[in-house]
Amino acid sequence: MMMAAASPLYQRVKDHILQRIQSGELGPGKRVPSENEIVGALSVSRMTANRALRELTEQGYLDRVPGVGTFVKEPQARASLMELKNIADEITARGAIHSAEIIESGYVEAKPSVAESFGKPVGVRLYHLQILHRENGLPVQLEDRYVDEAAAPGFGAQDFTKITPTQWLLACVPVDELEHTVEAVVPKPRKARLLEIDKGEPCLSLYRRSFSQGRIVTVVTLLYPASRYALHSRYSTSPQGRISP
Amino acid sequence: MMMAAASPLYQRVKDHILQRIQSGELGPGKRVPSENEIVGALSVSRMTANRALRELTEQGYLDRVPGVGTFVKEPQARASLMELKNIADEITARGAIHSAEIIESGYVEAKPSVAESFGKPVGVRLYHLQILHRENGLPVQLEDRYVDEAAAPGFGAQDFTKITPTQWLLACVPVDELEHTVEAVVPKPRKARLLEIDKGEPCLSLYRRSFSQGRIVTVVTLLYPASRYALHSRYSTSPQGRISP
DNA sequence: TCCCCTAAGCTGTATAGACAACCTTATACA
DNA sequence: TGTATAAGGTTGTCTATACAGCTTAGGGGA
Repeated sequence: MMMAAASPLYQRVKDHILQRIQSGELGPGKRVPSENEIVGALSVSRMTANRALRELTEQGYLDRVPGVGTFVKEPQARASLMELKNIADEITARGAIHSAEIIESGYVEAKPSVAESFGKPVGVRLYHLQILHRENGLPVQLEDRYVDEAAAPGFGAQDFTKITPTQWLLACVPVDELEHTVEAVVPKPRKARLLEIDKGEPCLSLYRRSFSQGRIVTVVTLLYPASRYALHSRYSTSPQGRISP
Repeated sequence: MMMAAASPLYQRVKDHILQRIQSGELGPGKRVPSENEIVGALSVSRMTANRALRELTEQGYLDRVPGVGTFVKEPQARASLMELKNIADEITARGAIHSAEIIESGYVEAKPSVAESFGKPVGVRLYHLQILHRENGLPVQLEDRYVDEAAAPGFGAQDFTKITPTQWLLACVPVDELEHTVEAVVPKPRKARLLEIDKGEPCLSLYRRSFSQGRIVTVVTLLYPASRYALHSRYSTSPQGRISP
């Protein structure tokens, strides 16, 4: 294969397969081209194709079965490994009714503080979301999210009347690294009003940056009224991390 | 290389290097044999040596520098897996001065709320500690800890003028499971006074139960003034877990 | 019809050889 | 002395080839 870019060949093969998975062309359980098919299609050696598929398997995207083939892994395995849960699922799992109100949704130019979070220049175009989540009608979370479309290919093409941006991100973008900061804050009056809490009541503020392939996909600040929500996690320090609701 | 076992060659090379690291023969920062040296020493091809070293690097054991060599990684990266750090180390790592004041230390009979945390009957004998941690003289954490001596053999025999109970627990009890609950609270006047914060100022409350062999070793509630402390963690969902201070 | 065997395709591993990029060190030159 | 250059070692990548073990599909024989 001719050298078309600086990145190594096996990486380009990985990107190619990954792109087909994330675009939905290769859905969960679907068969991925075999090593020899990749050799023919992309003009690389079999060792290079093997390395690409092997690493994608190691990263949890694929399942390989000797003598049979390579398949796209079911997503739930790699999705919510640590505390990455849809709040809607969390609420309904408790038997309560979840409802959400979109406060803001659309493209914005990054303010300095946001741009710094992404490590990008001020003014870069980001998708901004502000959603108020309610449990049985009572506000429990104010979600303030920015998404970098460059790191989440296909994001802009979604129809957000059918799927929430958060659901889409969870399902389609493979997050491989998370950074959390948790603080206790007293929210500004506007946010306190949205959350329907008394002035001076503390809130948990969870700031999270999600990385995929070394790039920041989305930065979110989740504001929880202290009286209505506590963060909870349980996991073992052994092989695989795991949390309980 | 002759086939001596069922495991693949690259795995045997990995095991060989790993064994030399874990035995202490190859300490942190030491140079690991180069790929060509491994080729000569173990009679494998360079591709096999390369795969072994590459995977050990991916797993966080080694550092590779193109044109220079391969080195054993400093252990701190893969050591304490998740958020279990001594606050004293954390503070001194920031270049600040840590001091601690023991508010309470001794055996107590468990009150109902505490007994429930341990899943033990009310009145069971537990060690109770209350310690105020300061950073450069300013209170940053109020530690309220109970220890079940039955699950932490040797705890009672320690001389706590020489080693803090927390240090001893970290070093001597293998914690294999953690449960965290994080809340935002406004502390009671007594605790607010200890922490030297204004009335009404929110605090982060981190409640943690540590399990060892299925038994609860210690239950701790850590109270952080919101204005002086934020919980922070960063980790990857891939192979090696990693946290930052 | 049923069963066995073979062939083809797949993954997994291993090797030898090659080139590029990078770093360090020694050497030659000004 | 100081600088530029060359050499050699190191990692990183890519290719072509080979063999083993596994699974499935299909064909031939009883």
